[in-house]
Amino acid sequence: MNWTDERVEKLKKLWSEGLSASQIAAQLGGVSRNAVIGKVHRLALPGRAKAGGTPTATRAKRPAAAPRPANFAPRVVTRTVARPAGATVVKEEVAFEYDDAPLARIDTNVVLPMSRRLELTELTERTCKWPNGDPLTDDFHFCGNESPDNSPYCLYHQRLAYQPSAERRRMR
DNA sequence: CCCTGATTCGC
DNA sequence: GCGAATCAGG
Repeated sequence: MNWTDERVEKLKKLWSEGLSASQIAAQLGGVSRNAVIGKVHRLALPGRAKAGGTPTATRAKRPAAAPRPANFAPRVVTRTVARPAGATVVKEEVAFEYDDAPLARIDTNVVLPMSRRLELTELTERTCKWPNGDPLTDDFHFCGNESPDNSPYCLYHQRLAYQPSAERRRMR
């Protein structure tokens, strides 16, 4: 593959948007991440602050304890959020703490896993290949979350993919 | 082991 | 100029 003006422009754009070299390589196609890095240097584009992995992953700071309404139901709600940091999805626990024990938990909190929204070319041996969206539109992507061993799907999508029907379950 | 960018150097 | 190999690191 050869660095056409078009491809160079795309490289500049994606690099400035903070995508990692491997991600850019996947989107350009036909080049390795090394090629991308090499080109970035040759173009004298600004490197990433510091070296190595996620540039000083800035931890989201927990918001100061919110003032509690006097009659607010005491409970703890924890959710795991995922955000892209380079090609890695950083999962962090964000806890919203209110007073005491969750005596009566309200199970309204169904968690759908956020996907890494990978392109086809970005899938690897251990990324979930569950497709999301309409393949005919550009919002189409693959889940991309970690899949165990050689499974094509992450734990969540395994259940969807392999969920036996009620009928089948009755069989023997 | 997964990943990141940086550098070197033969091509 | 290019990028694989290598290095250094999270």
